[in-house]
Amino acid sequence: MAKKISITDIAKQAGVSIASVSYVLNGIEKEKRVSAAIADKIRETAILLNYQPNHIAQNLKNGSTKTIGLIVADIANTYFGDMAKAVEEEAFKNGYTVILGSSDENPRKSQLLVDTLVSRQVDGIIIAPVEKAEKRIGELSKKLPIVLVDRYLDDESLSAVILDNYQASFDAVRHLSEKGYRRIAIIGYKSSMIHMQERLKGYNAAMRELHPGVQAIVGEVRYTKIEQDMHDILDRLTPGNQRTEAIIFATNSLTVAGLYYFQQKQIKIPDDLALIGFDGNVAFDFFYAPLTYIKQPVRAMGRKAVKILLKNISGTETPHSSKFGHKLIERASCG
Amino acid sequence: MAKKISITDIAKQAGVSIASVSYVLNGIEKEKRVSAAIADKIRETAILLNYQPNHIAQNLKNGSTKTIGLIVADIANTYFGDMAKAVEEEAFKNGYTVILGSSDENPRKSQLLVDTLVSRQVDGIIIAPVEKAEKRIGELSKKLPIVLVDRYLDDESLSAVILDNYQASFDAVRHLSEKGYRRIAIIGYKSSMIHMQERLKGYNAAMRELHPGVQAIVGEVRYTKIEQDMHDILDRLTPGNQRTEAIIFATNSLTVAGLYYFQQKQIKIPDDLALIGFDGNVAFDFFYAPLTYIKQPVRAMGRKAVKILLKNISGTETPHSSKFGHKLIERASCG
DNA sequence: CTGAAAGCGCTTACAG
DNA sequence: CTGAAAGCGCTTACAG
Repeated sequence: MAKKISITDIAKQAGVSIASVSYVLNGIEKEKRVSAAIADKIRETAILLNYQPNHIAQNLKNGSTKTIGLIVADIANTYFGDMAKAVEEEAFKNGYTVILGSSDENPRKSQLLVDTLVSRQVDGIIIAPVEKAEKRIGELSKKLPIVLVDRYLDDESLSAVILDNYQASFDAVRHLSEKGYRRIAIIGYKSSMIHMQERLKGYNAAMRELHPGVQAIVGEVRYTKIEQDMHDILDRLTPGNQRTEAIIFATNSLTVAGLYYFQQKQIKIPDDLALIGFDGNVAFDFFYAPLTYIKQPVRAMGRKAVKILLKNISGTETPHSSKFGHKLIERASCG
Repeated sequence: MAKKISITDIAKQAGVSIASVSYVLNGIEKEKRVSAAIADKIRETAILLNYQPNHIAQNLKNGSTKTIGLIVADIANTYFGDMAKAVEEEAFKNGYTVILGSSDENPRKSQLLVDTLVSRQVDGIIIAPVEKAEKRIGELSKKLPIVLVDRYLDDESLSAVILDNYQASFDAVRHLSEKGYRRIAIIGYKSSMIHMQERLKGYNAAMRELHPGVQAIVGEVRYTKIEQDMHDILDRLTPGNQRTEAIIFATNSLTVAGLYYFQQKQIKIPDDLALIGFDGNVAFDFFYAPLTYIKQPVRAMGRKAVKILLKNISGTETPHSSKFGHKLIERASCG
């Protein structure tokens, strides 16, 4: 490994002080009134020696690392993969680098990741919080800028970039109603987190308003037993006992899990049952009845999260939230 | 933002020297013979003040950041999403943090990402190199440990974790032959990169060996025009003019692009045409004829890449490569 | 057994 | 116009 060269090396080689080198390399030679001749010489020498600034040393001095952390639930999930892409691009464009971690919905792992990011002095964190993390995140936000994504907490002082979840599932019910379906169920994760609760609330409100006589049916799947719970719930809901005409899935991963079930059981969509998915996924396109779904503008949301975070970091804006609207992509799964 | 507290603060508060604090916090108080009483006092004080070590300062002193860089082609592509997940987990397990970037197959962006990682003093880099990056990567590897993934270069001195690409496409042809197909085509990216060339070579060799009389057909898609090129090529190859009986796709993204075409054109798979995909994707499962495909052990490969990199970093092993075998997952798309 | 001090590679007031 | 020096928060030989 070749030895790294420092500004001291440049100063020695060029016969000037390290201060001058620093000024020139930072492009503030004018203000510091370094002579043009010396400035040129320094620049030449830097190139000659193939100087690469040591970011770590700059960080220590400046107290800023130009690095942000991104903690998602699972980077292998396309929803978060898309978001990570947008976050990384937007950050890069602004001279920031992103450190990535997946919490796997595990509070312990999430906390470990946060601790790691903090000790690495990231300038801010974008995080999809896990259940039971409220207190920790609240404390964290007193130490450095935080932007929540996908999920949010009941705390006005935190920045968050979210979907209008209530409206999204409300509209899903309305769409199904307009198509003539009445017995509509929703399947979500068993979670106290607000984003999930809002999706269920929107569904419940729409059912009360649009189908006052029909019983609302909410299926709850545990993160840790997706396949099994999905199976049990769908066994109860599907045509055998004629209870349900349409099902809304409250997330991307739940939708895919449901599609595997329907494919395997050869249930006819939309004849036997109508479906609405969430978020979007290639699987929705290739399912034999291409899925109607609630689309989140995930890339735009990722970019927005970075923008808010950077403004929180620079202090030009105080924490605040941004709510995005969904789009209902209509295809074949609702008749 | 609460002020960060340093070991100096602890030393002052506890009435000891900063050296002692450092020793105790690093768990080397025994060797340095710090008395148990003082050690306890230091630990108490650290907890009391909620001390978080400043990684940046440690980095600067130690010359190691316990950070690795991961540059993939596109984090939103499931293949790289899966790999990133495995890399991140394995790194985390070993106390390393990962900085992520997507090159978008763009040499300029790739180089910018590399420069960023270098100036941020990462201890090593895992990279899926882009075309025309050979020289840069070669130089880079003289400065810090590098492990190539997915693609590789014609340079024995570089570590690489790869699939036996030649064998994979050879086997794909053999599988189709056993199923009775003769006029077999392959569609790859237009790229001089070795991983792609090997896939084509394996195909060509298998065709020569198994179907000496049949002309090999290689379709080449440009990264920048995937949809259009795929369309043009498939228009030429598909049943209209009876030229082709089976098609092998050489990557995940190409396979998905092909499936969109077949779905849209309502071509009957496998009756009109047999298909073999590459890598794996949920889309393969939901296509109306679930796809037979060449599966890469991508998670295992991601873990291996980290293991090799860390051993290169610690100097316990010199650069070397690891070649993985594929698995042919047989389903409905080959009759 | 413990502490004063140098140094990692930078930045930046300050003195000349 | 230029340079010597302090300091960011650590680690670690070295002296006592």
